[in-house]
Parts: sequence; C-alpha cells; structure tokens
Amino acid sequence: MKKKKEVTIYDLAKELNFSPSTISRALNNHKSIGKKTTKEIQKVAAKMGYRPNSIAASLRSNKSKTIGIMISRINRPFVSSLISGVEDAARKADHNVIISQSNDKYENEVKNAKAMYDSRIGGLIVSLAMETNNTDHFQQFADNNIPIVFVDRVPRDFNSYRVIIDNYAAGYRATKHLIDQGCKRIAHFAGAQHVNVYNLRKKGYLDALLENGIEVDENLLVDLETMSFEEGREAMKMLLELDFPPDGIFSSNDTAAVSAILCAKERGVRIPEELAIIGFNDDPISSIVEPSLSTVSHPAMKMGEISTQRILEHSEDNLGSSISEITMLDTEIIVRNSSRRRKI
Amino acid sequence: MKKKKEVTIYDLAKELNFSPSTISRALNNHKSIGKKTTKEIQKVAAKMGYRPNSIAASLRSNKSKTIGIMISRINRPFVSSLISGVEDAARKADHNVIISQSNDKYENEVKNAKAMYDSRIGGLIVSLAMETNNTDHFQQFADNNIPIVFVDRVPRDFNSYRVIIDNYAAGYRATKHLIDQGCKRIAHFAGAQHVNVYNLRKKGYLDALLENGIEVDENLLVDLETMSFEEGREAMKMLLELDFPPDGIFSSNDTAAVSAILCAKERGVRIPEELAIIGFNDDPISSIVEPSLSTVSHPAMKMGEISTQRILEHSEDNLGSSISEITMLDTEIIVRNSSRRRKI
DNA sequence: TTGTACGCGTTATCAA
DNA sequence: TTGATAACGCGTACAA
Repeated sequence: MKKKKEVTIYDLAKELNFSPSTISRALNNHKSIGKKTTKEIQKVAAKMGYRPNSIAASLRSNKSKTIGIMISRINRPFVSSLISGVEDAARKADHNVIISQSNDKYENEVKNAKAMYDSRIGGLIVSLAMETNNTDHFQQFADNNIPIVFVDRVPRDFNSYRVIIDNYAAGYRATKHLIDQGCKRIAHFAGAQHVNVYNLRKKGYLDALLENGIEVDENLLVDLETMSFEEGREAMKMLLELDFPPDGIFSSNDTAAVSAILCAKERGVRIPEELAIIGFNDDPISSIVEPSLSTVSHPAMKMGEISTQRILEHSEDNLGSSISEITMLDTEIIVRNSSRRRKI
Repeated sequence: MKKKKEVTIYDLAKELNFSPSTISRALNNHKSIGKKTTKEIQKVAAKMGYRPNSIAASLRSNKSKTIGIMISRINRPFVSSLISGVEDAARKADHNVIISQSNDKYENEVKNAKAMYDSRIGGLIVSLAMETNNTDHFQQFADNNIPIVFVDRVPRDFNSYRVIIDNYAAGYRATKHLIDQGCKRIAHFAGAQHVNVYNLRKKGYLDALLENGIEVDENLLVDLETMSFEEGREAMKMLLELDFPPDGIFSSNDTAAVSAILCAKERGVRIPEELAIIGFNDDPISSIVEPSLSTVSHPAMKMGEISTQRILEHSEDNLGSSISEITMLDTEIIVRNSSRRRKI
C-alpha cells in the first residue's frame, strides 16, 4: 500500500562511495568514467532496483524524448498504420509517443497542441484535422525550435518538414487507369477542397480527363464532405439517376468507393462491365468487397517511420527550426476486379 | 533559430510584484488566492505567453498526468478503437496517453514496461502480448502504487483492475446460435489456449455443444496460432477435405472467419446453407464480405473509456494498489447472412 | 578520472 | 491571503 521510496543516484552514491555525478555519468556510459567503475556502478544500480527518472532528466536537460502525434482519429486504417510506423521507429530510438485525436475538429486540434506543448515534447508529427484552415497554433513549436513534421494532410503555408505522397500524380494515374479500361464518363467523389490531398487528387483527375480528350461533365463531379459510407451511397444513387450515368468512378477514398459498389450492385449495375470503380488508401475492406476494389495504396507505416526519422535527425543535428525538407513517397495503383475490364 | 527563453512563474512574479508561490497558486486556481488577484495573474500570464511546464510539475509533485497503454499492435480494428476510447477519456481529464506496441512479443512487452516506468506514468492500461505468460514485469507498477488496468487479454494471476468481456458466454452464445440455425457439426477456430480470451471462448463452445447433445469431434477443433488470414484459409481447406466436413464454424476472430468464407466459396460451398459461419470482433471487413459475416461485437471504445476511468478514480481517491475490481461488459451477437438460415 | 555546486520550473510546508 | 524556502532527481560546467 505504501509507496516504496525510489532508489536515486544519491542512494547509489552513498552505497558505492562515489559522488552522484560519477554515478550519473556511469549510468549514461560517459567516456570519462573507467570501464570497470562503469560496470560496477551499473551492476549495483540494477541490483538495488534503480530506475532512471526520465522526468527529472528532461527537466534538467530541457529536452524530452517524447514525440507527439496529432491525427484526426486513431481507428481508421490509414491513421493507425501511420501511428504504428511512428511508434516502431520511436521505440527503437528510445523515444515515447504521445497521441491526440482531433476528431477532425479545428478547436480540438488547437487544444491538443497546447497540451502537447505543455508536455514539452521533443517533436511533433501532425496530420491536420479536416476543418483546419489556420495553423497559428503550431507556431509555438517553431518558435521554440521543436521540429514539426506535417504528414499526409499538410498546410499550404507553414514552413516545416513534410512527408506526403504525390496526390496529384496518384489522382491522375487512377483516372488514367479508368480511361485505359475504356471508361468515357468518369465521375469523381471529391473530398473537401481546402484539404490538400483531396484538392490535388481532383486536379489530377481533371487533368487526366483533359489530356485524354474527355470533357469534364459537372454532373459527374460530386463534392462530399466527409467521404463516409453514407455519403458514398447517396452519391452513387444520385449518379445512377442521371440521364447519362457514369461508366467509371474515381473515389478519393475507399470507404465511399466500397459503399458505391454495394449500392450499384443492389441496383443491378454490373461492375466493372457497366461501371468501373477505383478508390484510394487500400483499406482492408477494399480487398474483401466483391468485386474487389481497385485502389491507390498509401505507404502509411513508412510515412510514420520517415516522419519520426525527421524528428530524430533534427534533434541530433541541432538544426534550426527553419528547415522545411519535403519527402514525397510513391503510391501504387492496385488493380483489382472493380476496374479490370481488359487483361493487363 | 535561437530558442526563445520561456516565460516561467518567476518572470510573472517579477512582472507582477508577487512571489512565485502566489503566481503558482493563482495559476492553479488555489482557493487561498483572491478572485481578483487570480484573474489578474492569469491575464498577465496569458499576455506574456506563459505556458506551464508539466515536466517540472510532475517532478515536483511526483505524479504525472500521463497514462501508458501497452497493446499488441495499433493497426487492428479492435485495438485502435480501444486506444481511441482511452485517448478520448484521458484527454477530457487533461491527461496524456503514451502508447507502446509489443507486436505480441513477450520480450518487447518487458522492454516497453521498463520504458513506461522510467517515464513515471500515472497509470497503465495493458492488453497482453500473445506470447506473454509471465507478469513479473508489471510488479514494479504495483509496488509503487501505479494503477494497472488489464483489458481484454488479461493475466490469470495478477491482482489488479480488469476490464473484460464475458468470453465464455460469448463463445457459448455464438455456438448456440449456430445450433439454433440447425448446425450439427460445428467446427471451432481456436486461438492460443494460454490466452484467456481464446481459452474461454473455446470453453463456451464446448459447453454449448455438450449441453445441446452434440458430441465434440476432435477433427472439428482447429488450433490456430495467430488467427491470421492465411491460417484461416488453411484451416478451411483442411476441414473441407474431411470425410465429414462441418456444417458450421465458430471462429474466434473475424479475420480467420472471413478468410474461411472466401475459401469455402471458391470451392463451391454454399454459405450459409451448407456451411454457416460466425466470427468474433465485428471488424469492418465482416460487414463487407459476402455473405456478410455474423459475429460477436466487442465494445472496444467503451472498454478503453472504462479502463481510463479506473485509472483516474484510483488516482483521485488515493486508493492502495491492492484493489482488483473487475468490470465485465456485454457482448452482442450480430446475425448477418453467413449464418442466417431461418427467420429470427 | 572524479567531485563540487548549482539549477532546470514547479509545488508544498511553514511562517507571517 | 501571501511570502520565503526547500525539495523533486538529474546533468553539467568547473575545479581538482
């Protein structure tokens, strides 16, 4: 019941007749301490059940081995893989990861940024909330030389590290793929346009149409807010009621695309013969739905690892906060049955 | 580039001609400070850009507002929902959440426990690694009155808070459901039997058979190690090659169950007419596969919230570490097409 | 190679 | 209601 008194370097000092500083150095494998003394001290430390207090170390050294990560919501396949990558890399480097969810609300993101700052994290990895349009709440980190890595959903105007995919190229290639399959009337499920990823995917879509001599039909351009299952269904219904319904759909995420497949099937539309569909993200559901959904795969875990690397490098090299290196990763078009009309 | 000096309570004290203690108290809304002074101090603090240093506060007060969570792997639907619940509840109570993945390795779990301890977390939420059979690495927390909540995958012999579902009842009911659908030869995909959840689900399965006059056929009892997609497929193949294949399967997770559905369909087995299947977890894929998979739903998010509550209560009430309250949550059988033979 | 002395930013105790 | 002082556990400049 009673809290045992914890063993500190002072206790070790008394026990071993060394000064606390020697103990401290030995425990950190400092070069100036003899191999033998170091070994001895570490042995006794282990025997006495000494455990370093990283809170005290952080306070003293004014740097914390904690990486903060801010995302919309953990329980989404892309996000949880991203975090998984961050945690793996951070753990290997002996860092902790603290998480916070914005639920895509700007207000939460601001609050969470405050909390992260108050915890004096050593670096921050951020994928913006859907609502976020203003990035002032990240300035405090930059001002104090705490590295920030924006990943996937990044701001347009904040100078910092970025780890992203080429959304424009991915959108272009996804659309081109449908064209190659013989689609002439290609619809697009577009997400909120102030968000970089959706904006660029749409641009890629538009350019692919133009460059392949297909006119853009505004009726086929569906703006969705959250790209949810429900929205996907509504969008599909709407498209099927057009006088000239589409023969292809490029959806900016898999959730809406899967929903569209189910809805179209219910109404007797043959996929991919009458309607070819491609999504985005390679969520697990995309390979399970029938017909299986073609999609664009995102290297989520790798994006997390690289983001962590950026933070660690920055800290090691003692770089200034003005660095804004951009890392752009490849995506891959995964062709499955929802769009495979011809042998490839 | 240069790190701005941060504003501390000393700076505020100088500015306002108060002592640091008064500043500290005012910032924490201590009762002994007048309303007016408190307001004034907080106003100036905000204006000067003061941000509390929770590292220093933790060191001094010897309690940290950080909850550690140890899980197998983040990017699994159940786990990410659990974490999401933890983070939501923690955030509301102004606590941070730090995560660590074991990848189901005992060794990692031990290392991570050390790291958590060194961070002087205020409480720990754990879902055990698949490999874990020994819980000595959690003793350090109990010894120092740091509350531990085991959730879902819990040890049999460690006295502490537990938040679980009634796996036995769930296994029983899932099996009974298949029996009610007319199944006579019901197979079971069982996970590693030293893990409580799999062990109990299997017990429930066995008892359901016995109590309904169905003999247990060892050939239908398939022991899997990781319950992966691949294992599910292999198990299904094996079962279909039996002289008397099953007409029902209760799988301890959805992954293997979905895999079994796909494999059976390939081989021309009609589901649910010839083979009814029920899984466990209600992963997103289970409602997408065709026929949609019946399953047992787990209140993952809620389990996370409750676990967090336990930690917070413990800290508030200053309880001793010998408390071992158990919270058992309800599960729900979700009947979908993979097992719906009769109208219900 | 080791020791001394100080301070990181905060809060708790005691006294006024 | 407020202030002076010490202490939380550690790391490091400086001295020896």
